[in-house]
Amino acid sequence: MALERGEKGIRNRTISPPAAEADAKPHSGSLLEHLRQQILDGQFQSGGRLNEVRLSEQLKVSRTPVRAALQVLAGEGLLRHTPNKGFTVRDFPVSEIIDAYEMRALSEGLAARLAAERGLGDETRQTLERALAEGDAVLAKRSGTKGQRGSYAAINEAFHSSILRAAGSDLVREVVRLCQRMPQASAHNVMAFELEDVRNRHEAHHRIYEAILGREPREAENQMRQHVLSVKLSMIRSIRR
Amino acid sequence: MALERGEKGIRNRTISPPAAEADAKPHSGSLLEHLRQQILDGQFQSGGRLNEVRLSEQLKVSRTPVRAALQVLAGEGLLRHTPNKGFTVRDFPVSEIIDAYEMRALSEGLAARLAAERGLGDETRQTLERALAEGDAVLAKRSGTKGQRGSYAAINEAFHSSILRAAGSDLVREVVRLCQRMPQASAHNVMAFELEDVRNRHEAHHRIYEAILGREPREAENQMRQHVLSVKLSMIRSIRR
DNA sequence: TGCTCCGCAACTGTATACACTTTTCTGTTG
DNA sequence: CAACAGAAAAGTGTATACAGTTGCGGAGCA
Repeated sequence: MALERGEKGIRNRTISPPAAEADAKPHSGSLLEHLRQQILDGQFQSGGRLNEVRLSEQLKVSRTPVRAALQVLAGEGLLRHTPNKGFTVRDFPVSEIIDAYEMRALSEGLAARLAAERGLGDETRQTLERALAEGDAVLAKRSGTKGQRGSYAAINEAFHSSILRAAGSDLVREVVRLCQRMPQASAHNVMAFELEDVRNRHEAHHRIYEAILGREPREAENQMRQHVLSVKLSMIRSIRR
Repeated sequence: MALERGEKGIRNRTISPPAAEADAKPHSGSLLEHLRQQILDGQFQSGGRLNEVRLSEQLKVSRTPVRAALQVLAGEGLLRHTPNKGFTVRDFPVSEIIDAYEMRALSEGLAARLAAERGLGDETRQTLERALAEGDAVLAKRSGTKGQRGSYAAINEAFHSSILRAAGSDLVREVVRLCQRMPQASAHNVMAFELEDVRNRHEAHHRIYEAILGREPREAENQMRQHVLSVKLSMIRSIRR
């Protein structure tokens, strides 16, 4: 009974206050992404409760779409739901983070194997070669600046996700996503590693690519597994500090 | 008395289904389970749209809790959501079902390895031994009746899920769940296999158990992988009919 | 001071109203 | 008869009201 009924509610749209236009239209989908990103970035402390009314006020929507997003995120395993208590950020113990690298080694290894079995499309091949070339270029420089690390992170991401796509299995992609889902993991994240390690891993990228291109499934799988496991080791070393 | 997730490793003397299907209190949690089960059982045709109002009428609740459940299921990847069109049952192509066995071989293999590394608790050991003994008993009989298959299915399930629990990694459990999530897979399901195959696989259970008990991670992992891959082969054979 | 109990405030769970979009149906026209 | 336009119907998206539950704090009492 709040609004008049007859007038094609479009005019509501223009009423919004002049300033503060962070998201023009949190069209539900973007709301979901926004919340997921916030959680992954660790902006809600692990184990903490998410207050629906506070969130809905902050995001300037009603509780309904907020709850919708939270329910999806709970389904994804990023949040836990307790009846009559609401949603809390799931806590991932360190052991899970370690195990996740084992799992990721296996699943990305499978992806490499499948890619080798099924072959690369032209486009994927180009993407991979570009990732390799750009990686060579970025790592050629001596110093380990922050910009360098940021660039290489993007290149690394491109390389891995291309192979995942090439594997042609949604399931494998989903599994890898599960492995990368831990909020704190991004905290420790990759970038803290030695430049030497990064160079070695980039060399591994070359070997992986060669194996896939040469249609050698076993070799591709093994190379990829070792590659991911080496990241695990770097990570463990870096945690011990 | 808010027991809902129970499932402690308590000894279920004999395998018995949960039972109790009265819809006295579809308290949201059970609604979720109900819908998930219906989908897994293939009661909504793959790719088909789920009508919220119809569902809410059938289940005698309002659209709100129905949507809540659908959103969770979409997060789990069982449903797809399209804006302004609602939820549809996700379609899993056969290739995904095949790939899922590869993934499951790897992840259950990892579980076996972790279990071997970390050791078995008394309770788990007992559960596993009971599963082996009951399996021996059930398979001793000559004929391949339906009851026999049903019993063995439950035993098989108990064996595998015990090992998953023993691995102590939520992530690994989740991955295996992803692999078993395909609706149609239950259709082709296990039961259609030759008794001889089942006997062989039960022998493999023995070997896996021995390897875990003997703290031989590599052996346990390999045995489990081969075991699951043999199921894949049976499945492929059975699909070709 | 320390304890219990009651009541209030805050929060979540569900129902319902309504806005908006898509689909279906139907009558008209070429 | 086919094609189309437009209105009605059906369905989804969001807001809001209200009911049920939990948690906290303060009054009362020993």
